[in-house]
Amino acid sequence: MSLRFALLGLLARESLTGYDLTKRFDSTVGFFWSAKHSQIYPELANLTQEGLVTYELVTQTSKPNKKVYTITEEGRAALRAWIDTPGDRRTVKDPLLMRIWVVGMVDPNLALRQLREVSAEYEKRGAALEQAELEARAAGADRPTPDNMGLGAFMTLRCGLLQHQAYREWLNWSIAQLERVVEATAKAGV
Amino acid sequence: MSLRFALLGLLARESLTGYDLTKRFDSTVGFFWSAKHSQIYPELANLTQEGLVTYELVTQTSKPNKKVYTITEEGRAALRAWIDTPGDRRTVKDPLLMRIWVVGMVDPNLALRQLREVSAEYEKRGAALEQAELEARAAGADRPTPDNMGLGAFMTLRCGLLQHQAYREWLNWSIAQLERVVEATAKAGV
DNA sequence: CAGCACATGTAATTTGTTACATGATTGC
DNA sequence: GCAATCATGTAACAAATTACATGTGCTG
Repeated sequence: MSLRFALLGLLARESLTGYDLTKRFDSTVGFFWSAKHSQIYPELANLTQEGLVTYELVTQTSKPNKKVYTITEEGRAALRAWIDTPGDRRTVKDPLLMRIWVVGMVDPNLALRQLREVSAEYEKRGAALEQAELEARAAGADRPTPDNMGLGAFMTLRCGLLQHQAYREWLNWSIAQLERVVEATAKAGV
Repeated sequence: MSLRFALLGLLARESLTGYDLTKRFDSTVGFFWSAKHSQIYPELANLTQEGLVTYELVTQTSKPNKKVYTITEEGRAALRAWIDTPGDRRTVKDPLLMRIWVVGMVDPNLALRQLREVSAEYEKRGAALEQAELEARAAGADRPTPDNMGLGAFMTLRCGLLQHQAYREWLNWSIAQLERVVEATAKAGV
């Protein structure tokens, strides 16, 4: 039930198309929410019908036409009401950790391959996040003042960064652990 | 599709009932996987039918009877095959962060209430995690040797701990940020 | 000329949640 | 006596993924 609020939340900052929203969900806010376009478009239709958003059809020549969605006053009210609602808890599904859980019963090299793959992704994405934080600070988004509309985005970005760092740290530590296991196995095998 | 592998993974370490599995999913492995009993029981039935697990019916007098599930050799093989499968990525849904994202448009006190509530939970759970890590170390689960069957569980626990610490750190920082906003608002309001 | 970015949608299927259903024992 | 723990299941509903469907223009 909170996809609608995620959409309203994103639209509360800026008007966007369904396509833009989809991109947000797998980049900027991807670390705390995600959704595919096939889920987003129907929900936008619902929100429109309920009057929580409106859209303007923008005709384009060199690209497909698009619908730019804007949150309405009712939409903002609904969002505000939701904020003060007893919070559903965070959920995580991490198949990598599930694989690590059973690492004792498989060739540690298999797990290592997966860890290294994920690690490479995280290194890349980590750099992008750090860059984003610097830019946000430069833009003054970190000022804790009531007029600073960018503070919320900055705070979530900061959370993403800390989480990301912790995960990277763990990845590196894990890789080192399993490398030692592999070494020990090689020695015993000879 | 990976609930089945999560179940097989848990059963690879020890034989458990559906009820036990449910508890694991909202405590020990809860930070990287979760499922309700209504999803678990039918999946156990499927796994039984496919021969990946078997169960033994244990009759009890002072408690309801139970089915203790054990992974089969085929089950272990299926799990091993899955480990080396191209990994689905981690997904997160965090309604708290969604609320923070839009904090600029609401009374920061509302957000503060939510943050403090979550913070209290995290402090409590953090202590439990730290305790668990100490015990695991004492039991030698941290040795990176091929014979150490507990290493996988220790590694995931460590990940949980690091993630948890990062989140707590962020919660405290966030609370401080919003307190400053509230102060600034009070000053301006007078 | 192949593949990607843009852009929006629907249909089929799989996952996951909430609610319904039952029932004994133990601790407060 | 009332709530919690133990224990297993089904049914109804909501949420999410994968696949189907279409079409232009730019870039390598």
